Amino acid sequence: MTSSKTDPRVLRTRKLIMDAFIELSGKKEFKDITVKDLTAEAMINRATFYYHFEDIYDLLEKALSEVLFVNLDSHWFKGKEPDEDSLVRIFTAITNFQTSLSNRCHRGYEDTIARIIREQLQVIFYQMLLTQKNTEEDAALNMTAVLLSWGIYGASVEWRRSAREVPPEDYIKLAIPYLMSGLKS
Amino acid sequence: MTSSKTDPRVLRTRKLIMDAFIELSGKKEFKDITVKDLTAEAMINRATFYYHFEDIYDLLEKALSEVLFVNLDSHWFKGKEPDEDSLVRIFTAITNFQTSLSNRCHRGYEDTIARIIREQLQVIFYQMLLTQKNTEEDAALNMTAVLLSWGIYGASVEWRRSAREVPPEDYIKLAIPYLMSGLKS
DNA sequence: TCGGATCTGTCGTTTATCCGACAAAGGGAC
DNA sequence: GTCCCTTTGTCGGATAAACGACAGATCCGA
Repeated sequence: MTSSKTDPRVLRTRKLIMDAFIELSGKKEFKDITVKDLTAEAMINRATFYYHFEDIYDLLEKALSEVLFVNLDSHWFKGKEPDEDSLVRIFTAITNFQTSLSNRCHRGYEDTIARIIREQLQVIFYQMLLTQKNTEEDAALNMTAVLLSWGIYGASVEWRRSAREVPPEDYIKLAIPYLMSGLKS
Repeated sequence: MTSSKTDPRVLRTRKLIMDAFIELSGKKEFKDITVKDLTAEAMINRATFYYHFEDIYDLLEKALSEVLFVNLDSHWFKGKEPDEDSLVRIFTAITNFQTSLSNRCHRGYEDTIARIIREQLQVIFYQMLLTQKNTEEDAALNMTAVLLSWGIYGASVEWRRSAREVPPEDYIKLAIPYLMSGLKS
């Protein structure tokens, strides 16, 4: 398909680094994690880290994207339309994701994390929209994806701010009818 | 000390293989584990396996030695005399080890496993005996270590055969007085 | 403000690992 | 028995990862 088969050593090393990052994130704050720490935990050489990532912020970005990607189970959404069911699943996935993140002390990087989540959502929404519209409206689809990603993300912020009194699926269902009527036009 | 520092890749790869072996041992019998299975689980190339081990029996041997070594906490015994406390600890360690092994379905390789355990015990007893005797009696010490390793191992076989009605520490304590009186001469 | 220490990125060289292919040996199914 | 398929070891050539050294950045206590 896409791939000219990436070297297994690369996949393995990336996984080792990611796992080490997750592990260390549980022990100390992001700002206190050094590349040396990471590579020691991952059992790889420091130079090898720079072979795969620009710096530790690049790692943060890619690691979060990957975790979020798995949480969102992107394959499941590919080819689906953005119906109520999909939106509920996406919303609960990212609220779960953020809840698990808040245990991990990434204070001071909320902005970065938020951006990563929105970018990931945007990609997924764009792919979903592609299945029901033709590609000539590309710019419009992209814009819609942007709006949806910000909207859903914002809803998750508000949900957390509301002290999580309502289950996320109930919370998002309130807004969905309005969204859906617009999307079908 | 000893080392001209083995390459970290070697240590990492060995660990990956060992872990994969432990993992697979829980799922299927030893005879059904292929090198291909192992290397897939370990995320390494099949050729790399043969770089580290002669074949899968070689792996069995080294993996068991390592697990047993950890169980026996060899560092703890180094420099100790073979007193009652040490013997009880060793005996309970290997009975624990074998109990955990019996969950892992290595049927058909009891002989190999038994040999590995005895060899490991022999090394440990020899080191312990060295601390109280001088090296001129080397052959005698070695012979004593052999006897002790077979004796303790045999006791563990009998203990398991007795349906484990008595706690291992009580079981071995029955025999120890006779051993000790002999050892001190 | 200075100095020591640690961390960061980068480089050229060496080495462990990957790949793909190979012959040989086993193990079912028929 | 004969096929077919999988596993086993082994090889030479390609490549990712390790090493150790380096200059510059950053931090922190004196």
